[in-house]
Amino acid sequence: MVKAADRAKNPARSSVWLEKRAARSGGGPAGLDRDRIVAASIRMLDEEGLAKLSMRKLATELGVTAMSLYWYVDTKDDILEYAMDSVYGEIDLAAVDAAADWRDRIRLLALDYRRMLVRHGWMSPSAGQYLNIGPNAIAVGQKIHDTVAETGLSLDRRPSAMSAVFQFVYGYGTVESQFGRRAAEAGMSQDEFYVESVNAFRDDTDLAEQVEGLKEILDERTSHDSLSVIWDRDFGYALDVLIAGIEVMVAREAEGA
Amino acid sequence: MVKAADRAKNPARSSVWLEKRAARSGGGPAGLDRDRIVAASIRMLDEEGLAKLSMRKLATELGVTAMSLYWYVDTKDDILEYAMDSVYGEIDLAAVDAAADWRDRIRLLALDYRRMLVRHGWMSPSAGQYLNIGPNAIAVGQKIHDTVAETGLSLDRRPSAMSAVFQFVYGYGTVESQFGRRAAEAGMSQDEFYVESVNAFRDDTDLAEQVEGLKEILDERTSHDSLSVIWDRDFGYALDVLIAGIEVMVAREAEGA
DNA sequence: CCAGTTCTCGTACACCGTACAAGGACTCTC
DNA sequence: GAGAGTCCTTGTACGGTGTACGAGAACTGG
Repeated sequence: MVKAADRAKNPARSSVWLEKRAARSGGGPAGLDRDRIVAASIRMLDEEGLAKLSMRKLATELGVTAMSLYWYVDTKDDILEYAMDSVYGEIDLAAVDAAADWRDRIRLLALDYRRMLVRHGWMSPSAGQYLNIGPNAIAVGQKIHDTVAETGLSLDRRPSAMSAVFQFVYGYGTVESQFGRRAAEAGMSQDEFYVESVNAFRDDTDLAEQVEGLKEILDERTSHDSLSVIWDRDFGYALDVLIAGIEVMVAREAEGA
Repeated sequence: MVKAADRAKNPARSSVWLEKRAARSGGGPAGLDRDRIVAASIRMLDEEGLAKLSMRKLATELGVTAMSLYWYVDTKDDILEYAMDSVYGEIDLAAVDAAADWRDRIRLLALDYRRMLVRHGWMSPSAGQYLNIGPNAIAVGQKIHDTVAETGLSLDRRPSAMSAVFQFVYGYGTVESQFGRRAAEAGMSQDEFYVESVNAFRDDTDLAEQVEGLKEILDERTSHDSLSVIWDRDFGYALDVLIAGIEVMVAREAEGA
């Protein structure tokens, strides 16, 4: 095991995954176990949020002292990395294979990824902070890679197409999930929270003056549909844009060749 | 002023910007000032990173006690919101107006936004966590909105096009800046850090087996060009995809009408 | 039963954000 | 110049945080 203080110095140790470490298993008095720790941390993260998770609380939840956890894990960050990879595993890669063509595959992957980010509001901040190179995250990355390869896009264009789609999904999922988190913290539904926010916004004359047109558009959109419908539709439209864009690039390459 | 404990309860107070508060100005013994505090915090954030910024250190930097800051600000979060909006102001909106057409405008906005995220590594995590509704952020948002309107896209498609482009930029900038941050923490250049990481990756047989093809592609790309060249090129290609996609959607709407 | 390993715990340290109340510094009025 | 009132700064304290360290409990194999 590696002390937390040593971790930062060596880039090869900047992630749990870049170091061979046997998963120390339970059998001790408390029946602890890395899997149990990670599962409990995911449950607590989903319920209470990233900011509220502490080693002491997690330990209490497991009927144990904070320091007991450090037998199975070097650092709080490690737990987050394990938790992250675990939820990457929720993306259903088998369902992706069943899709008809690369367009549907991209749509499925993107939707599943987005849903995962929204389901686990702590994922966006975490995914931005750590290297995402656990086995499940890598499997997802490879599936994305394979799918983009199917488009026929040339090799040196593929990484940009991958990031165009999936960095978008990350950004979209981040906004959506953080909005949901804030609503939940205020004890409201998303729609209620949205109305409250717009009202607070309207009361602030400085801000309101600055935007004029923008607010009416937002009002118009939300008067017809609930926020979750809007999230879904906008996301679908954006994927249309991305897929159309990839098709164009493929066609241009075909012409040029 | 509002106590930190009260902030969470009221959604109308979930941001500094949603509350009328005069900027309390200096004149006291220490010559403190909200602008000075925000400027100092940005400097420290850029140099030391988000995790290292504390009220006590920031105060020391300003030759003052931690509690003095609370005269000008309710909360540490407030400082971050002010700092965020301040760097949104670094995006050169006037330059965008000078561009020839909406394609160039989108490119300029996206590039400036990305550069800002990379320049200030603490922005990505912060922007994901707070509402971005300070005056400068709103101004950027409105410029994006106006630019997308120029494409001729119908009203209900615009938000999705906006997010397709700028959520992508956010995701891309996040990855790029966090990679840079990690490299800096390890005391290396980005290219050195990349090589080290790939080597550590290669040494891990479990991970290495899983990817096979992927690694060769990465090697091939980085053997020709430095990472910063690759970042730039991939970003440009991805914008090509997005712009092409928008053009297709505009054309489809024209046909349908 | 005993030795050795595996696991748990109590204590402690250095830090964090910030509530509260005392008091210094400046400004304005007479 | 004296006094009042406001503006600003500070010291102290509370309840948290991650985790280093060493003692000791529990379990395992001989």
